[in-house]
Amino acid sequence: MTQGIAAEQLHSIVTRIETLEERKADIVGDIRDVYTEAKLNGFDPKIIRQIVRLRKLDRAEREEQEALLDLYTHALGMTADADL
Amino acid sequence: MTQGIAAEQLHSIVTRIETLEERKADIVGDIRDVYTEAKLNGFDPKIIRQIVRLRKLDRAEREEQEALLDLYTHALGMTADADL
Amino acid sequence: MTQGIAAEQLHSIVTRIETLEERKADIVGDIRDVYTEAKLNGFDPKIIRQIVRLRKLDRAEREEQEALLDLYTHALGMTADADL
Amino acid sequence: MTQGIAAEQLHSIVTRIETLEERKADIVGDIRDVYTEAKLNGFDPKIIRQIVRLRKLDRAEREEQEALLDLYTHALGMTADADL
DNA sequence: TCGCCTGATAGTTGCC
DNA sequence: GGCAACTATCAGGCGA
Repeated sequence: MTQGIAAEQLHSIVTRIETLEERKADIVGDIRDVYTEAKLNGFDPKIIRQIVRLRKLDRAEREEQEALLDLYTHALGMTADADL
Repeated sequence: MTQGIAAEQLHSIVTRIETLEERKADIVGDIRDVYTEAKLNGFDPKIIRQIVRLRKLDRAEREEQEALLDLYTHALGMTADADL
Repeated sequence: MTQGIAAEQLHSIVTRIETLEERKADIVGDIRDVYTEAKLNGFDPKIIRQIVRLRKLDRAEREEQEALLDLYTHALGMTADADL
Repeated sequence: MTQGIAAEQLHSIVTRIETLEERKADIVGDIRDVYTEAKLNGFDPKIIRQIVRLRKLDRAEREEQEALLDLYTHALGMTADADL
């Protein structure tokens, strides 16, 4: 029955991927809709994209800063959850 | 107050896009997880990907066929909703 | 003389790309001409495009099928050039 | 026989387009090869692309300048081929 | 003829 | 570190 089980597993895998991809496609469509709406309200989609990109960079940078801070505090034994 | 309204709109737009992108990233992560799980169960991800791609291609072709048929029927004035 | 050689190489590269792009642009023009001619002969360019697209999709699918078959046979160690 | 002739024409059109597209694809491949070669020789493809783009802009600009010059000279009756 | 929209292309990121 | 998949951008084609 190994064959049958494998086939079943394979089918499950493929199906799950397809479902997820479908949901992804939906979301991409939603994003496009927001850009379209933005355009209709007089906002330049290109600039909106830049803003989104910049904010993402900011977030990444902030997280890096925090990670660095964490690293230092841990190294100095200043962490709250250390050595309990 | 136009300025304020515009700023508000802009903020709404950017926020909504960011939320959607977050959800998209989650789904991409889920897809990756399924591939990882597949690999752990002995399935070659490369083959899985090809299967998914092929099934997608099948769907695309089916849709193209229908679109073509539509195009022909419309071109020939055979459309059901014509001449009402 | 490394600088000089590099400059020469760079020039050769850029020139070759430009020549190829020019040829590409010519071909794109030729394709457009065929569509124009088709239109003059009463064929709807839209339908022609769809036919071309569909035939391309057919080819793609055929190739995908073969690639998949290849992948399976290789995965199962059934390849002719194995174990020599 | 109109049907037959039309079918023949259609086939000719589609075939010609496909041949041209094939040639186009070949050239695109050649261009990619040049970029690959450039990379192997230590040139950054990104920069090469910028150079190509800039030179194209330059050419466009030069052509515009010439067109403008033409316009003026014609307007002033200074063109060599006028009034023959 | 202009604006939109789809398809082609260039750039980026993640995997091997 | 190179390569391939994916994403974002851009240009050409279509419809109003």
